[in-house]
Amino acid sequence: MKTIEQLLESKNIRVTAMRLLIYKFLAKKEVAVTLSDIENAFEKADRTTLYRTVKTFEEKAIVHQIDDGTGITKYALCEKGCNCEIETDLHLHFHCNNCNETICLTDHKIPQIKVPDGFVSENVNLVVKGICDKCSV
Amino acid sequence: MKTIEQLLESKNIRVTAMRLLIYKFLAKKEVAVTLSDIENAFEKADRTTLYRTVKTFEEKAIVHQIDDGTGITKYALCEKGCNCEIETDLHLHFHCNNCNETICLTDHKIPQIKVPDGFVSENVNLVVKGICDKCSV
DNA sequence: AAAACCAATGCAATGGAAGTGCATTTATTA
DNA sequence: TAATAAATGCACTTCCATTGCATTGGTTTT
Repeated sequence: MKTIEQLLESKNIRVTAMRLLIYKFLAKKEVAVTLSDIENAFEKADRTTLYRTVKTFEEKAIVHQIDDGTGITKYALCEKGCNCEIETDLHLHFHCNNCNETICLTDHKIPQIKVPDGFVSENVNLVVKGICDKCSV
Repeated sequence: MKTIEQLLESKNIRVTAMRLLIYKFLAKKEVAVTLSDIENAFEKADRTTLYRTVKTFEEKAIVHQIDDGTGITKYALCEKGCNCEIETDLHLHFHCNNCNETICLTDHKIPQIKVPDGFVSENVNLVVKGICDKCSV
């Protein structure tokens, strides 16, 4: 059981108050968040700082970016079962058309996709849209 | 064999010179294009006109929109094998990380994706990224 | 401990794409 | 031909992503 500090240090990311707060915020959320979401949660911090923090996390495979088709980039922590460094370990994302939230279905791996001869598949982005469990009752 | 004029009329779209040109441009291209691509091809036309023309085509299921993860919306003609009106008829798209082009793999349908209980799947967006046939030789 | 250094933060500004309101032109219909 | 409706063009706005630069703050070196 690592502390957040240890996790950051193990990835060569300097531990700062801001980064700890942002990490905790992401950990608390169970859905993918936009930069604006983070911004609203930390009114005192500057957009740029948040932006660059998230980018840093992304480079070091602490968060992954999600393009759910809303046109706004979302981010979510890479956690248990999410090995973003490994190309082939890709889970799918679900976007709710009702509440507009996007969640990682970490344990739903993407099936092998066949592409025509001559094409080389490196990466797959799969977003399922519909109604989430909270909205479908 | 329908003429473009007949196709447009059959979908209740007024035939104009601009629309014919845009349709032909899309038909000529074998890849999905951005609004800017169209804009560059028709320097004399206004962005807005192109934008609204494409939107009109989209509403009438003549083109479909593609979100390939580049952050820029792309469009491609719906043609043989592409029945965009039918929700379940979804083909996949391939985005080349080298030449940055996105093409429709019309005959590659998206496999059935299982989602957890309580989730209702309405739509699926699947983009495979890698190297296309032209770039992989 | 002080100086030098580098990374993190904050502020301001830019750029690109999507979208909207309104005036004008063009086409359709009465 | 007049009246009407749709298509086009121009100007502008908004929103998100991104960058440059000055400043702050923490590390390392001497």
